[in-house]
Amino acid sequence: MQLYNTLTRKIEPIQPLKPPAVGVYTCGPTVYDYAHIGHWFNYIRMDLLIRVLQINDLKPLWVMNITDVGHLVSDADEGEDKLEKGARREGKTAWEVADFYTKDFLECMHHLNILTPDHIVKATEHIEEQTELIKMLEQKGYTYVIDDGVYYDTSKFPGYAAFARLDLDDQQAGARVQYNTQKRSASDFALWKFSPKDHKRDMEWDSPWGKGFPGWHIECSAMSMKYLGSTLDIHTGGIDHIPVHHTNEIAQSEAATGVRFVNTWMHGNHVMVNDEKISKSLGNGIRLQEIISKGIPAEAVRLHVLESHYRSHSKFSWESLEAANNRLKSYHAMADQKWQTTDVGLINDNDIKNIQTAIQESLSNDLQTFDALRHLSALETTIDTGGINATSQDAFNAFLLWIDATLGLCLSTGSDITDKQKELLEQRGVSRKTKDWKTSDMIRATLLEEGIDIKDSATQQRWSKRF
RNA sequence: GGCGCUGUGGCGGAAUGGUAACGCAAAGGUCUGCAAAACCUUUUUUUACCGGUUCGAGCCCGGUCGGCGCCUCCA
Repeated sequence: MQLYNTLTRKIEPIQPLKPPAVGVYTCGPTVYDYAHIGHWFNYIRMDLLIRVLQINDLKPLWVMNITDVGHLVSDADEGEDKLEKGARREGKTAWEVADFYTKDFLECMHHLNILTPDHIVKATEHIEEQTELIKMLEQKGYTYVIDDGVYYDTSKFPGYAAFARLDLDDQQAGARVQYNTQKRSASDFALWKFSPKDHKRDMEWDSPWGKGFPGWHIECSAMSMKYLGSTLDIHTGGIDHIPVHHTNEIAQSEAATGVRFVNTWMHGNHVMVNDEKISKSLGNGIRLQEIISKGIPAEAVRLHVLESHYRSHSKFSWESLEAANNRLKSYHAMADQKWQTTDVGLINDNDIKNIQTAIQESLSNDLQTFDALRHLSALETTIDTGGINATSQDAFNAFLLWIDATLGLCLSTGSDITDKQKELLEQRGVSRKTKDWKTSDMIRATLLEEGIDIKDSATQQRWSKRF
């Protein structure tokens, strides 16, 4: 299996340190607000990575963090913790805010059929691991203390800017934001922030440096290494994390351990809505709830995500989501054919096996999901034309189960029509032969009311269920 | 200001330099008792524009115009 590695900017084979185990760490949400469609695009892509590792006989151990403390808002003069700010906005404590949005996030993950990570780890439950890591960095001389916190001295880490391929000097020339002048360099970042003197935070802990809370970056280093060891096989996140968050993670982790932090970095690109980045200020962050309330299933969102490559600048629009939903409907109609095989069906075991192989190859080559769907659509068209041979019913059923496990769709979950409905269908067949169109149309209308669509082919009636 | 990405048909979205996948949508046709489906055709000689390299360019090079991202928190 191959994957594009941001570290080398090349597509490389995945070579786990301890196969078949593969350690995967995903930067999870900061739980101060609802997640939007852009987040879901990327979590679905990470979920897909896990599933594709599995079909390649690997055993991923998936860790995802929940940032529930320490993530600062952008305004330099304010520099407030997003959780504390959210709490003030909603008249709750930071703990309540974190709890609420964490639950909402996990619920949406379930709706989208995203696999549950083996470990979902919260920053607030790993304060000790984080302070231990800071201590280690302090002992090795990578830190310094100024009035608002303990900072990491990026100048002590050679090649700090290499991962993101940044030219720090040039960037500073045009920096848009003033930084704390006590910092030795603009790229230095907080490991531990002190609680403000004028008011009490909801979330704060004692530390060797004083009462306060951890910086945002340190949590991912501390928790990923706790659960997956000093070197991770794969680390994933959004593309925006490359220049700051992941660069800082590498600096902290490698300075502390002296070994390589991550072998393969996978980054999902941003999703554009109306050709603009999704942001709070533009108000274009569509929530999953909004999609579901319009009667579009979460499964269609997933299919929409699979239609583009994770490294491309994908676009989201209601129109393209509708297109994905229509495509999904035709896939479900195909799946319903598993109850309607015939002796003259053209599709056989071999065809099914070939399609499965082709899909696996596409996915294993840097997650070419769009190509996998191309193969699936080709099968769908052929089945629509030729039907499935009765001898291949089991093979087709197994294929649907495999597709669901691999792509996270729900094609195998459909049920057969009832005996009564089968009887009606048979009656309709008889009335069609005798050209009793009135009865035939009446039965079709009855079944349609029960959510069953009928299509007449030259040799048989085919049904598909609304879902 | 610096760094980087990008521009493919109505929409979405692929394409080691070799003659533009696939999905969705619309229109016409074949088929059909009707409807749907399926199939064929059209929208679609064409990859923002100009020039260059090449036997050959959507892919490489230069320029022009447009879009986007990062440098500040971000999936």
